[in-house]
Amino acid sequence: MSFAELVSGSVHEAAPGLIGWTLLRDGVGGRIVEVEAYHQDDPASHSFRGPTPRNRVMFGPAGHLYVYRSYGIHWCANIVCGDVGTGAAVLLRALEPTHGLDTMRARRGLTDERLLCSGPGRLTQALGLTGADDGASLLDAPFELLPPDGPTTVQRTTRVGITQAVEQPWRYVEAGSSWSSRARRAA
DNA sequence: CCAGTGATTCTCT
DNA sequence: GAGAATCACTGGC
Repeated sequence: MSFAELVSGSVHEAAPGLIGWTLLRDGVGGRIVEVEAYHQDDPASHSFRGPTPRNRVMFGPAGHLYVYRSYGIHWCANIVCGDVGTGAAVLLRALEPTHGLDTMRARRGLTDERLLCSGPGRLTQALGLTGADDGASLLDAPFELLPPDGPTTVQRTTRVGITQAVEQPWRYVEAGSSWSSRARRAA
């Protein structure tokens, strides 16, 4: 299945389906190993109360980036999914660094591979994603999405770091990956 | 454990 | 339009 087909489907199929894909920006990035699904009927979602200036991209076409500032300090990146107007997106939570490690080390100001991309704020810094990328299409340059090499086993758990609807098991992690942002019990 | 950080959005006038 | 609460996080203690 192509990336465009994958993200145009239901966010709850797209989110686990994205595990194992490689995301590159200007040739720098890695394999997606951890994501979380959000949609409009979800109190934890930015789209829950309808479109606003910040979240308008979530209500646009699938395959685009929704980037927002978190806690005044970090950027977090989502891939918009589903039909236009449904307000669904997948939060990128962790990558396994595979391409352009030196560039990512320089951007992060550290050398430990484990800390390069294992967290939503960390991976945006490593890839150089900022508010300027809000609304950009992942189908076009400088972005590239490469399908998984082989089969991936996806584990489903509860989400991390939210205060609403914490019980919903909409976090997806590659089983056995040592690159996810933090350990959490399986749901 | 917990402090920093500032945009965003909600709730009143 | 102003004031206040909220927040899908990280790094340092």
